Amino acid sequence: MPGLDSFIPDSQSKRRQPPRLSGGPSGTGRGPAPPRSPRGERPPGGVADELEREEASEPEEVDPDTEAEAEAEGIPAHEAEEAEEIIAQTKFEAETPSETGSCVLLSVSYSGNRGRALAKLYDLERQRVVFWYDNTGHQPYLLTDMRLDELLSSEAASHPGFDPRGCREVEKHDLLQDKAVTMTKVAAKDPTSVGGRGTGIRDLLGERSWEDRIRYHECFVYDRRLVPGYYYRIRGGSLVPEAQPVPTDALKKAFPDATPAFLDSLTEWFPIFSSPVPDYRRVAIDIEVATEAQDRVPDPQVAANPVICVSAVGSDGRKQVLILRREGFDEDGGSAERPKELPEDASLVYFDREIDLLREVFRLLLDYPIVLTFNGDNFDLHYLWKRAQVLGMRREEIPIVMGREIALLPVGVHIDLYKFFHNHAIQIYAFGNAYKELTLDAISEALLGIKKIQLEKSINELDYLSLANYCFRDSLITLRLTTEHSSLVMNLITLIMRISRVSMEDATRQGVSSWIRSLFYDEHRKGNYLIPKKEDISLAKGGSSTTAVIKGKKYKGALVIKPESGVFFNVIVLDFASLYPSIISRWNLSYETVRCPHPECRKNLVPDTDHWVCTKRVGMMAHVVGLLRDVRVRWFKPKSKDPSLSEEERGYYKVVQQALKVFLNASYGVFGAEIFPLYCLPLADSTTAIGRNIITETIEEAKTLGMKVLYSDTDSIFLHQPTKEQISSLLSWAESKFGIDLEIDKRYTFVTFSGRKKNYLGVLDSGIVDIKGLMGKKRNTPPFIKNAFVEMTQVLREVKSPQDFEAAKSKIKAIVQRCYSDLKARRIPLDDLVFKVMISRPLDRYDKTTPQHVKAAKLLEEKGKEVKPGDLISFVKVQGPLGVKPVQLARIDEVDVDKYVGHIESTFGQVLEALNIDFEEIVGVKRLDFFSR
DNA sequence: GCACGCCTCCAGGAG
DNA sequence: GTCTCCTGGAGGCGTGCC
Repeated sequence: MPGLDSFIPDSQSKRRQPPRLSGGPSGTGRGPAPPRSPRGERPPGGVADELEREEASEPEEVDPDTEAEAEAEGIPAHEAEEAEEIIAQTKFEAETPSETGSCVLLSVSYSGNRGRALAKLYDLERQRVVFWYDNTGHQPYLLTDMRLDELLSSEAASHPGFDPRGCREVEKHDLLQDKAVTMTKVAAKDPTSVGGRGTGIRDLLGERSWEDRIRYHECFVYDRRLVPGYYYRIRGGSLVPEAQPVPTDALKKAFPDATPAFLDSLTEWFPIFSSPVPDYRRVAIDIEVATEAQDRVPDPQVAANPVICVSAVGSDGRKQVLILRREGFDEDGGSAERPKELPEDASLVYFDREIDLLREVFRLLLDYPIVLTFNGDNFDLHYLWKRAQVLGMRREEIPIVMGREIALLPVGVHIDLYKFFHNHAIQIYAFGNAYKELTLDAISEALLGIKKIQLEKSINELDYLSLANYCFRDSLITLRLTTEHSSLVMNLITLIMRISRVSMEDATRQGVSSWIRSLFYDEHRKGNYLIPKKEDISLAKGGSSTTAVIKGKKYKGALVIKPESGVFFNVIVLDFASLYPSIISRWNLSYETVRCPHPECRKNLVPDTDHWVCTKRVGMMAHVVGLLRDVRVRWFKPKSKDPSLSEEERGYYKVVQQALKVFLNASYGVFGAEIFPLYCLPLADSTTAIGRNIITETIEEAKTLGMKVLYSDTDSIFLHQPTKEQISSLLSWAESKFGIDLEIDKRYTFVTFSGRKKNYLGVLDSGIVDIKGLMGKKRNTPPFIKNAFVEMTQVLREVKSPQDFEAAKSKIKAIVQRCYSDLKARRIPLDDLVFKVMISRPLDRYDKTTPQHVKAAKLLEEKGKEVKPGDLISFVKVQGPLGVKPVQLARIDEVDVDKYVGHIESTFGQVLEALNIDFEEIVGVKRLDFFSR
């Protein structure tokens, strides 16, 4: 990766330049230019005197039934949320220079003050945010199939936000019908007039309205071909993208069989992936609030208690703790020593008045381009916002813009890392499931190896230094989560922004389906395609043509072959590299190509379904997914392992590779998700059907070649003692037959199958023990069983041959035996007996059954402890009618030993069965039984 | 009233 | 709030028996 210094804008490049954004006619070259806005001129520096949201301005005043209302309007709750544009009208502004050096586009929003799009840019030289207001006259709009004259005489024209001067007919291509259509652009004076809550122009147009749920700032990004996270500069008041050299020859070499269209796309995308990410100047903030009850989080909607401490740790070296002086506490800490963990150069600043402390925090929020928090949306920033008002500050003095469950900044960007790490795709594909719990403590321990400061007393009782130390650590951890591994997290966020075209705020808060939606919407606008309505896709494509194995699912998924129980030495695992994305690409699957309108394509059937695929045009999803897949596999993945590159360069390529993986892995699933606006069941259905067909034929071929197939799940096959020749014939057969790479994934010295699907243990040739699906690995298994299980795996990893097994078996028996007798003798401490199970919804929403962890949680609630979704409940199984108790309330003598014996048996049983060991023989039950008969 | 079988719910995992 | 497939434990309910 070129370092920042070597990132030289290549303005002389002969390569097609990205369009220049400027006033006057649109430079996008796609359709006629929009007319100049009546407000095209820059208004005088008007300063609005209120922070305002589109609808209710106090989040706590938002009707809790808003979602229900939206549903009643026929809008699914999530779409109502999506359609909401948080419009800031604030007095806080950044500089609006007419010339800058290199900047990164952080975010696009709509300025209520100016009535136009606002771009927030990170100026690399200033290390601050600069503002750029749209000067191209772009207006909010939607599309209708009415002709212009019909529109002008329709009810919509009477809407106060309707702008007749911006309306005009446009040509679009309708992919569903594969034909050109004439639509009319319906211009609005502001974003609210398009949408609003049941009062927008779209509501007057009803079914004759299209593209009306795209938030304005996104619409602006797509139409102006902007790429958030990419480099721009302001030149003569206009926003100009910076060109980046593309290694055309090297790319041609890496993609020898690429079509011209593919190379074109590659050239366009390449700078997006490969340009470096700046080291953003940023600050992490954490607050502490005085609380009387230890188990209760102070309510930010009331903000009744004082903010007593705020820490700020910056990437620029800032180490600061702001402390409120309180009665009964000594500044020099009395006899208290400065905690060792608190760095000498951390400055402690004391305040007599809370309001002054808050003002200082607000100064920081305005100073930094990026503010990091952990749970700031729901707590820290929300609390500061409300608390400042409780103390008498006016809204316009507070540099925080509150939406529902989201806290934005008027100048910089707020990243709530809790939300980012909460993202399931990030958790699994980017961090390999390294952290399992969504707390700052658990995440930082997993990723950084440091923990929060453990408190002995409640926050209220801490002396100043201990409080400062505690608070400081939280900010330090929060910052370090973004600086670790050469700023992996910031790089990842920036790449997600670039690939999906979403602002930094959205990239860190929305899920994969939003990212992919945005990516495809942009692709539609780029190609001048009409973005279809979800109902129209469903109507044209119908549902699935298969029946799921599991009741309640919409279509059939992957194939899993049941393995035979036992131990097998010398096992090779082959798998198809990113099978589903490859299928989408190779089979040309896309919502418009699956069940396309052309009669002549109907012969091109998907195996085992009645779906067919278009033979006439390249599918949009197939093209984009194929591009992302190929560029990952053929360029970034090899680069991430290239020993001739520096570690930092390899690190960057690894992040690109991981970001692409996140998109690819979700690219199939979204089409089977009803919440996805391009939802298309036949597409998801076809993908898995082709997958089943491929793996089935591969298994057959392996058998034909004389190999023994032990097991198979979705895209992998486990082969027993295959020869090199057998493998290479199978690999080349698969490559030529399907055009998808079949690769050697793993080599096991041996594998033990329990006979169950998704359930085995193997020792890799490297000595690593690979465990899949066994209970001993699951989070909700009590520690004492887990520990014994780990001990057993250590024994197994020493096994190199069938002869070694006899010795291993007796060691394993001894481990299980000891585990059992310790339990029986009640020698195991309570903490090692806990089951940790997550609460997935509010307690009152468990209305069908009451699972054990919920029973335990209810007991905790009775004791005054708050229980929220996402909390892990630690409980033990006890005798008595309820059967469980939270560990905090249980005694060792009431433990239900028999229940735990059952758990030992089933956990170890999964391995013992394969080794032909009888559990009952180990614990002696069988013999007793024998004598008692 | 109670044991038993059967089905469903729930959590956690594989891919 | 990408998907389906799979396992194990417990809850909940109907059935048959005493």
